[in-house]
Amino acid sequence: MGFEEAPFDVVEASRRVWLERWDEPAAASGMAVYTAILRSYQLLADQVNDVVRAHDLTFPRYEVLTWLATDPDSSLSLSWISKTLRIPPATVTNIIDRLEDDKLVRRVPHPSDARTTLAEITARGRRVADEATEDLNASVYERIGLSEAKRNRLVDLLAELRAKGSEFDVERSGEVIEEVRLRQADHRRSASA
Amino acid sequence: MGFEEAPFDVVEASRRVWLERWDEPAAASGMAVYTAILRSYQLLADQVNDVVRAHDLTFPRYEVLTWLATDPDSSLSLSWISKTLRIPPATVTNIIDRLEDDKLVRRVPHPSDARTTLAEITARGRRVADEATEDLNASVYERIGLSEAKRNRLVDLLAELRAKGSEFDVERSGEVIEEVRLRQADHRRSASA
DNA sequence: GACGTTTGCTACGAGCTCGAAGTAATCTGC
DNA sequence: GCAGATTACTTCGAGCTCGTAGCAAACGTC
Repeated sequence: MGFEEAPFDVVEASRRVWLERWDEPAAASGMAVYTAILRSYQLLADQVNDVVRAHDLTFPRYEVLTWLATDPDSSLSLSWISKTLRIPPATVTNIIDRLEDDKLVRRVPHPSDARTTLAEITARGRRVADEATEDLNASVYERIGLSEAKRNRLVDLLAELRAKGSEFDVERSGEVIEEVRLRQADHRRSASA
Repeated sequence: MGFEEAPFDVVEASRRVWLERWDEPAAASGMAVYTAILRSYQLLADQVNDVVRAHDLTFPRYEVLTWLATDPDSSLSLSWISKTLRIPPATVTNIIDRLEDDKLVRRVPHPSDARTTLAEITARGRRVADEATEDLNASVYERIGLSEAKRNRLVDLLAELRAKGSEFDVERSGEVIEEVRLRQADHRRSASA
């Protein structure tokens, strides 16, 4: 799948070098954490990229498309996308340009604030998003080599790491997510009525 | 440090959407694992990049330089670098070009195989590598917000994930690392003799 | 209601990544 | 000892990221 086995575990090898050379256990373990995350990221990103590329997407384009597909209004402002997916504004512009070229998304002016523009998913975009997600689920996500219990432990440890590094607003996160879910539930109820 | 807090935890929010929409727990947990790794990677990479940039390096350049700095011969073949650091050959060429421009590394022909060229670290390169590492240790690695016990648990879980995804040769990894350490120990002994 | 500040987006450009094709050296099988 | 395959590296070019600068709309203050 686009990569070869390395001859040995680079994380473990570096950790030993660090312990011997820098004599500060916290530096060695921190380096190991970063290197392990980097390598794991590369391993999974390779697989994910292969899948989304088969649907004529890149991962950032797929990510944006998926958030649009699950939004009750089918549209999000470019600045919201930039903030929550942590993509610089100039990059968001480029991503939406490409998605628009492929007719998966449409730019729409914001009804009350003329400064902001919304990206709205098209029917075609929704179809592509769903197909890509099913493929990703089956080809990558369900095949990660860890038991359900270990996946949860891993996600929890990374959540703590991110929270301590203030990657997201820990205080408000829970309620914001609840708000969003309520809006979605409302939307589904009224759509099926 | 170059990023703002997101309004909520994207990993947790996506996990809930997945559970409701795709009804396959393994897909939801796998997606959460990938997203958590991606976000953690971005969080730490931002910090790491800020530090190495202050030393006029990019992370891949720093990584190569560090491996050269700890090598007993102070030199590695470009193909070895490509394989073990998982960097495509064309990218290695570019990295070594830039390091050579900055006089941190020198290209040297391989003594017995005219096809392969070695990258050899210069005195200046060694100094830059050490300074950057001290800075990274103090500014990033020692400050990761997890206890020593949790760092170890995290690194172990990621090692299992990588091993199951055959990121490295599990069978041989241990002995290869031992070999390298013996060579390094030998080298130090003879250097101080 | 005018003025300075903030916010949201886009245009531009420099820099990086990496697939594909090309060149040169080496190895393999006969 | 030679033809064909393999290995190592480089060149080229397309595509992506993202910092910077710019513009327009909206907001806050007086």
